Order: sequence, then C-alpha cells, then structure tokens
Amino acid sequence: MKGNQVTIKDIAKQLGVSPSTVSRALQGHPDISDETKRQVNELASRLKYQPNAVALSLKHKRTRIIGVIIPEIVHFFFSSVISGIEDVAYDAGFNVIICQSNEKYDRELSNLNTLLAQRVDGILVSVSKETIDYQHLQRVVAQNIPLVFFDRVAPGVQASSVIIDDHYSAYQATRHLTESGRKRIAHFAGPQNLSISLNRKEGYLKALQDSNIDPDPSLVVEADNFEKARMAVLNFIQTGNLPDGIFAVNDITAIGAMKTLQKQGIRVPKDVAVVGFSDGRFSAITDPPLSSVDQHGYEMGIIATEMLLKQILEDVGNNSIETRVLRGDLIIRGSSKI
Amino acid sequence: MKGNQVTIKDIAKQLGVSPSTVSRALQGHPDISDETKRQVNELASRLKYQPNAVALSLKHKRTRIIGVIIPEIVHFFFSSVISGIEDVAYDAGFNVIICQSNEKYDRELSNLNTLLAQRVDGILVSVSKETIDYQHLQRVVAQNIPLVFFDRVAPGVQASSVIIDDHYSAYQATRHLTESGRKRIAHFAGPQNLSISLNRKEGYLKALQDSNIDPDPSLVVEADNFEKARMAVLNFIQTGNLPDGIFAVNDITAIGAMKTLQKQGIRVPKDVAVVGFSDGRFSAITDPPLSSVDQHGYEMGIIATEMLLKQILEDVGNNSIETRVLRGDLIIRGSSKI
DNA sequence: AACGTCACCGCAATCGTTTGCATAAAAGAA
DNA sequence: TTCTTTTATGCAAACGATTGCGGTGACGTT
Repeated sequence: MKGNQVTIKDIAKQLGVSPSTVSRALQGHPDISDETKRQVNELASRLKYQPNAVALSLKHKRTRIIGVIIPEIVHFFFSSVISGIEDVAYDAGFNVIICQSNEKYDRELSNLNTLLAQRVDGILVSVSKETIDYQHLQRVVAQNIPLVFFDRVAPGVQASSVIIDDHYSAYQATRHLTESGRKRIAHFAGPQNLSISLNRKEGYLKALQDSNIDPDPSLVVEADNFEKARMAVLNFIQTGNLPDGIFAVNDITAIGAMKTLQKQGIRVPKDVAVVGFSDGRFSAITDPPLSSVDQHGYEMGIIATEMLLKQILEDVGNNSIETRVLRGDLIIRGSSKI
Repeated sequence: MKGNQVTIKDIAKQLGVSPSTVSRALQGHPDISDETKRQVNELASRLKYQPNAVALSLKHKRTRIIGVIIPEIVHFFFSSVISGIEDVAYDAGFNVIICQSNEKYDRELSNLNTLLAQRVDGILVSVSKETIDYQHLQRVVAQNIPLVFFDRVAPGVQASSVIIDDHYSAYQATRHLTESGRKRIAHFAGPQNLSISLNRKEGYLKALQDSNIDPDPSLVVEADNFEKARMAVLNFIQTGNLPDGIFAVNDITAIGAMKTLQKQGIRVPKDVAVVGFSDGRFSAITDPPLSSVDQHGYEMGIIATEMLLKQILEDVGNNSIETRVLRGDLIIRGSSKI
C-alpha cells in the first residue's frame, strides 16, 4: 500500500477527462468514444494502472476473498486440503486468507473475528481439537455468511460440510485386521470431543463386534501422536498386554507405535500388524510401508471450496445445506500384510 | 459480506447522533462525553458491531495484510515456513494471504498482480522453479513496496532476503561423506537456474576438492524428485557406475534413491551412503533414518516476517536491504553412518 | 427556426470510516 | 450583560471506484 499506486483519478487528470469516463472507458462502456477508450487504455497500461481491489470491495460489498481456518498447516493432510482450496479459488478469481488455530479455541475465535472484519465472502473451517463451544460458528450461520466445514464439523451448527466417512473407513481398516486373523486389536484414539475421533472409534468397535470379538477396554487408549503412541506401546509391553494388531487414529501415531515395537524387537507385521489413518505422503516410505486410509485431502479442499463458491455466487446462503461424505480408501501395505 | 453487517451509521441512527460521534466514542476520543461513550459502546457490543476492515483499509491506505507467494504448500518445508509467517503475522495483528505458484512463472506473475491489487502491505516470495525473468519482482521493489525473499531469491533484485547457507550446508554434508571414507560421491542436483540448487552443487564440488577427490561429471545428475532419483540409480546400476555415496538436493530425492538401492539389493549405508537436504518431519522415519540438513523452515518464516514487518512499520521501504543467512544443521542418521 | 435524436461525457451519490474544522450550547469571566 | 472559553457534537471531505441521471453539442428532420 506504500508506493502511491496510480488511480483512476491520475489517469483522468492527465487526460483532462472525468474519473467516470476513465472508469467507463476501462470497462468498454458503449457511451465512450473509441478515441477516448484508446487514450485511456494506452495511458492505463503505460502507468501500469491496477484497480484498487479494496475500493472495489467496499463499493461492491464483496471482497472475492475466502477465509480458511485450519488447525495446523504443517500436516500433510491439511496442507493438501489448502492446496485444493487454493486451486479452486484461484480459478474462480478468489483469494484465500489462511488462519491457523493451532488447535486452540481462543485463536479460532480470534481468527473468525478477523475474517469477519475483513468481510470475506465465505469461510471454510475445520474446528480445533480444543473447541467445545460453537456459538461463534453459530453466529456466522445466523448472519447468513456462507460457511462450509471440512473434515471436522461443529455438531449442531446448521452448515454444509464435506467429511470423510470415518466410521466406515475405520470399520474397513479394523475388519482388514480381523480378517487377516488378528484377535487382539488395539485402538489408539484421538480426543473424543472431536466427532472424527469418536466415529473412528465406533467404526473400530463395530468391526470387532461383526467379527465376533469382544472389545477389550484395556486395548483402547487415547493416543494421537508419536510420543503418546510410544508410551502406550511401552505400557502394553510392560503389562504383558501386547495386542496383535493396532489401528491408530492417524499415521504419525501408527508410525510411533510401529517404530517403538520394532525398537523393542517386536516384528511388524508378523507379531503386530499396524494400520494408520489419513494417508500422508510419507506413509509409503516407512519400513515396512504403512497401511493407511487415504483421506483425499486435496479432493476434500476442492469439493469444500466448490460448495462454498456455489453458496457465494448463487447467493443461496445457508438455506441449502449439503453434506458430502467422501469415502476413505484403505491402502494395504506391508505393515499389515500377513 | 452478505449478512448486512451493522455499521457505524446504524448505531448513529439508533442513538440519534452522528457517525462521527460514534466513531470517536468507539476510539475513546476525549471530546465525547462519558454518557455518549457508554451508550455507544453498549449498543455496539449489543449489535455485535465489527469495524469494516475494508473501509478502514481504504481510508488508511494500509490493509494489515501480507501476501505470500510460495511454490507449493504441500511440502513440509514450505508449510513450516508458512506456519512461522502466520504466527508472527498474527501476533502483529496482520493477516496472511497465501498464493501458490505451483512452480509456474505465469501463476507467480498472476499471484503477484492480485496481491498488488489487494494492496497488501508487504510481500514474501519464494520464487518458482520456472522463473527466469524477474521484472515483475523488480517492479515491486521499484514501487517501494516492502518485499522479502525467503529460501529462493531472485538474482539482481535489490530486496531483503533470508536464506539458508546452501553452499556451506552442502559442503558439510559432502565432507561428512568423504570423511567417512566415501570416494565416489554422486550428487542429485536440482534445476540450475535456481540459486539454491547451484549453491548446493558448488558446495558439493568444493567439498570434493578439499578432500582431494576429482569430481566425476558422470556422478552429477539432475534429479530432484522421487522418480528421477529412481531412474538415476537404475542407470548407475546398469552402467556399472554405482557410487558409494549420494548427496541429494532434497529429501524426497534421497529417499527415492535409497528405496531404489534397497530394492536392488544394495545396502544403505554399507554399500552406498545417502544424505538428503531440508530435513522433513519424516526424514527420521525411513529405514534407515535419513541423514539430512535441517533447513529450519519455521524459523525462516519467523525471521522473514519480522524483517518484512520492520520494513512495513518503520516505513523504511527497500532502503535498508538486509540478507540473513541461516545455517543449516547437518543431522547424521543411519543412512550415512559407517 | 424549432425540435428531436444521438453520441459522449460529467456530476454527485455511494460504499464505511476517519478527521479537520465549524458550530452550538453551556459555563465562566469581566 | 456581554464576551470568552470550554465542552460536545455535527458537517463535509477524503480514501478509489462505480453508476444513475442529467447535460451539452452536433447533427438531421420538418
């Protein structure tokens, strides 16, 4: 905003016409003579005139900006989603403002307020792990500002969303373990206020039930990162409670489990089979390669943005709520092969 | 921008005062009576009034937005940088608009233009692999719009930057290989129009020289991704030209090389030692874990943003050009241990 | 000569907010 | 009482662009 960019007035002054004329000339309005248009366009490009998007936003009451609130950018899944969002937005002539909540409620709230202050045309949200109060999101919906959730939704908030079929995917993953003969399957779960974590656990439990295996509560632990997985595995070993299969709520947890098992001389997959969730770029490069559920982050970003753009452009607001459920793809690799 | 947000005028009308009074009351201006202030503030918070950032931007000729142009978000290194940028910007009350160039010149140019149209207060750029013409960036500097490069700079453009000491880091990595007795060390290089690639190659060559090893041109190949690394390794094997050490321009290339070697029954690190560059979150989870140079992406994002904010807030423009060189840390893991 | 038509252009309001200046009323001073 | 000061408020311009409406010549038509 420094360099005193040239405005329509500058052009007008130099040409001795009014700003209105310049504006219309630039838009090819029929009222303006060809000669004037030529002069205006020539000067505009010579001065490298660029319309001030801020002024246009104010005038038109739309910014052509969509805001994104994401827990953490440095996760492969989330950065894939952003990539999808960015691509669709770019093609539609929209810009993207990214905000990280860092999994904190306070920051999520603050992010939301700045996005609203910026008068973004629509908002994409994946709620933080910490968030249990959803009034701020409710408010957005109440104001009829286009809002679409992706991956992590806020229960009770009437808005569109695109999510993974966590229950189904977890079911598949667990069934894969039972069908390859595993009997004592552990689950490393995420925080249970997050519906995705809950659904994955329930998918796991359902799979056990359908396989006629009694769920063992001691095999379900809350562990959703490398270190917690390490501790959980060590605990299993110490208490002589080692499972023969592990289904983890995400890949890094699965990898933490796998590495720890191996370090303790336990073979993967022979002694313990491991399956992760939300296939990252590097799931395939562990040894053995990690079986996982591909969450299709890029695709999710695309779909969420398309849904949001539809709401924005068709001006339907939150009247037409739509929930898109993507099917995760279980990718079986070495960590769970028989 | 839909929901007809409440404005200062709405408050003014309801209270029977002028907009100016409301504005001043909200700012705590001493001219306004305590009673009026109380009323205004009370109503404002009751109506959930949020100042329109667009109008403020227009008025103040600053947006408190910084624009970022980044090659690809889905790389751990780049997403770490973004995370650093975001954190610093947030603390300073700035928003961040992210644009991906996808390593394309055209898109980089287009990104830059939209950022300029949005009148961002400053721009952070890491140039795309494809970019060889730097006029667009030159223009930004000429207009005295704050600009800071990170990681990948545009040669000849007089702007601040924060980079890794690629030459030094590559030197260290290669020396590590020579010092552990490797004699035939290959380099998998990136595109040579990118200074980072060039510098890494030169650091590699210098290290060979200082170790009294004659560089073998047949051991320097252009390969900067998984697949190219695979082809290069297969080619080495076919031509009976297998090196005993590989220094790759980035981690994914190193991993591609390592996996291919292993698949062909060649042991890592015993037969061939491998070192990568720009330590990713998953470098440590390969088997063997990959030696690599930690590029400190998060820190780079922090520093670049601090430099940019300084330029913006102190209004120094591009008069005070500063180049910060971060030192990469060679992290020796199993892939290159003797 | 008087009028209508058309091509071309400018005025002014508008978006939401800030801010220099003027102004009104109230209070104090002479 | 009259003038000055203080207190509290409003007016209007400005930021950069758009746009409805009105205006002005140059024509052609009768």
